[in-house]
Amino acid sequence: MSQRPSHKPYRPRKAPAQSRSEATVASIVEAAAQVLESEGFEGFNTNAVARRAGVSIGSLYQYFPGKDALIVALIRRESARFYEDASVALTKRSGKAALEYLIGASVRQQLQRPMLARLLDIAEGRPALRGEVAKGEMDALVETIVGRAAPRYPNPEVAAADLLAIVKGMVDAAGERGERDLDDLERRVRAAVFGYLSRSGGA
Amino acid sequence: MSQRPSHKPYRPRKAPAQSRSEATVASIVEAAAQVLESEGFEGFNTNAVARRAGVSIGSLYQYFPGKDALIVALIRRESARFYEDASVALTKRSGKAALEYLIGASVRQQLQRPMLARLLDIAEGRPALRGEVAKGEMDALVETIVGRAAPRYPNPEVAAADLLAIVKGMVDAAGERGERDLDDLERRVRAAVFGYLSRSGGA
Amino acid sequence: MSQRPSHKPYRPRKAPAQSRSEATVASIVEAAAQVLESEGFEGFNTNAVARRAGVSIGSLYQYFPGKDALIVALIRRESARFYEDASVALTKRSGKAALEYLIGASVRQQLQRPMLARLLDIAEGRPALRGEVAKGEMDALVETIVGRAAPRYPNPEVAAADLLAIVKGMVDAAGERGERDLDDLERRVRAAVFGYLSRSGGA
Amino acid sequence: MSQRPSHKPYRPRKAPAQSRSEATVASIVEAAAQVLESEGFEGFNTNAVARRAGVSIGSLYQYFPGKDALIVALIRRESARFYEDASVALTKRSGKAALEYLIGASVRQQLQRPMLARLLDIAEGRPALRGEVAKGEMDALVETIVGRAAPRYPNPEVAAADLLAIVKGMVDAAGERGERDLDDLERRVRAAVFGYLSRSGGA
DNA sequence: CATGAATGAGGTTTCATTCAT
DNA sequence: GATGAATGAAACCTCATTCAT
Repeated sequence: MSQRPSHKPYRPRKAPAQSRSEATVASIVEAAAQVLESEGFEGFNTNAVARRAGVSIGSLYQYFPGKDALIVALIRRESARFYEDASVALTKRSGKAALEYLIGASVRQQLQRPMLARLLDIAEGRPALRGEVAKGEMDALVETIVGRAAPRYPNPEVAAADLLAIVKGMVDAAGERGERDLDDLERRVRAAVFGYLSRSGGA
Repeated sequence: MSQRPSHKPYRPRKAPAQSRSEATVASIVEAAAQVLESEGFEGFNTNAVARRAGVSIGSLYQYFPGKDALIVALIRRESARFYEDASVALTKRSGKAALEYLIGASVRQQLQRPMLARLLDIAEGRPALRGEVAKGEMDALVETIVGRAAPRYPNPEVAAADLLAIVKGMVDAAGERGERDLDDLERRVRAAVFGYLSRSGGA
Repeated sequence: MSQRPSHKPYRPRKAPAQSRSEATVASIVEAAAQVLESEGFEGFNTNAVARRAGVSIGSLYQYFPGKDALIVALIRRESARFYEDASVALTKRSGKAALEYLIGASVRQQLQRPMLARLLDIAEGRPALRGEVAKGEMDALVETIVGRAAPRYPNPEVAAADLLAIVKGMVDAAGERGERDLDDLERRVRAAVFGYLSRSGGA
Repeated sequence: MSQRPSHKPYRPRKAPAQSRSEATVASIVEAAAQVLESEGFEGFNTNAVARRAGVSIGSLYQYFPGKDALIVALIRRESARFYEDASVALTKRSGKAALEYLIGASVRQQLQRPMLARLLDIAEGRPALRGEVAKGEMDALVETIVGRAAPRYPNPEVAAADLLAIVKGMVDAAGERGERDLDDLERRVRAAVFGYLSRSGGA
């Protein structure tokens, strides 16, 4: 006797109107982060998230139409956090300094909560979630910085994508290996990034 | 009975002695690959794999002790394929040529069946599967090649890991974007790799 | 992490291949009938049906993709039963006798399991189920019989629909009131039907 | 807390003394009607009704003790509307004219908001609601009219019930088919009704 | 060995109802 | 009174796995 509403929605169901519900929403999102970190995708389910958040399953569904909406919210929260930090790069004098700052921000972001960052990177790639997560801003920022750091570089969009891939690839792998020496890691990432820029430009 | 999590064995239940069952096993593994490619982890389930393989679910369990064993078998199949190709690098005269060959092999491997490669990389990271997949051989190979290409490089293990991360990061991202120009991609990957080696070594 | 399959299917999921599953399917359908009779739509749910059928919920879903599919199967079962009986009317010599037989069949059908018949009539009207239940055959049969009983009647389709409505309306109401005197009921239904035909024809 | 089935009171919680709350009650009832019409029983839920009424769910429960109370109130509203119209039949000179008026009123009532009328007829049949809706007045009215139209008819109660069943059956079916020609429909209903009376009386 | 019917734990989701604010 | 956040029982449904045939 039921009708399927179809086409799954990933955005929050209702904007919390009272302040207590804002707290509920935030606690749910953080609980999602913790469950993801500790249990991986295997153990990531709405019951576990609600339990960890200390709210009823009903409350969770009050604000999120399903599992994926939690992931999306989490991605957005982390992206915003990162974007805010990364934006500081724009205030740097030189392009090189800006790019270095950006790399530092990336490393910090990925290694702050390494498991979480890695799993969210994976989630971001899921076809179902494409489009739900606005990567445009981020790409634009990186492009701008690359443009300043390597002004004569022919394909800034490609370079931006490659740089992000290099950074995420290296840092995720480092996180997975349990590496904790931020400075050394950052040094190696810089090597790859600047090496890439200096060598691939003349193609 | 429902799913028992208990002690999971991941290796095939029986070494396929007769060629009949060898073929069955192979067809199941390939079916697993196809289901994974077309449905992602979401739609990857034992019944779907059995159906695609044209085999009963009972037979599947005859050869594989459980779902994860399918993934493990798939990872091993692809690793072996890659390792075989990559080993050719050892026959190259110069270290540089060897490394270039290795990069080429990586790009080929990741872009042959991009979705599959990407998903298997993800699966490899799952804690539950860590011990099951022997990465040792692979790492050793890369380490050897790096050692030949950059003899005075202080941390060949780290470098090997970083290089794989760079390559996989860049190529997976390219695959995700639908990039198809192997040569240009390979050129950029080389730039990153050689840039990394030439710059990070002196740290 | 899930994808909605959308557009709910109402037909059985798989044709039972072995004979034991045929028995399972039949027992599930009969259980559905009993639950519907005793609990009404309120208490009609897949768990209750599976329990009553003495099978696991999983088995139910092997054969029926959901609640509505059970209702549809039930409607089809009862329609077939009725159609078989009603078809006998075609063997009658006179149109009047045929129509009388049809009325008798209707009364028998509706009063055999009155609650069930009534609830299935209601279910049949649900927009979601239209089209899933082939009413065409039934309508054609009634039309044929009406055509024979009242040859000069101008709108046989309308008359057929009206007659079915009259019969179902009267018999459902009688069933609801707990009436059990088949003969008297049948007499009154005949009065309404033949009265209708003799009076509305000249319009 | 979740739904407590327990002892259900179906009458409005408070007699709306102030006209303010009278208006609220009326708007809730009409909202219930609209939700029922547009969503069917499937989509009929207290939150949806409150939303449509522009009232908080808390307020709804202020005036109605539960979901079923909404249905009951709606049935009462529609019954009263119908009863008022039907009562006019009593002012008619002849019994025939009275019965004809009654039929007209029925057709109007059922076809004014066909979906609503049909669904409420179904709801009225739910065992849980039986006692709550006073059908006595209505039956008495019809009985009186039948008694005047067919004075020598042996079982006026049965006839009254049959007539209502015929009318509702025919008109609901017509509504379901989307028929809109009131006059023709009324003519056919009269044929059935008067045919019934003239033929079944002598049994 | 192969088959596929059967199982049921466990995940997803809804919605009637309550109650703190 | 009015509000809407919170609750959780209960329904829905899937899929890994087993086992009779």
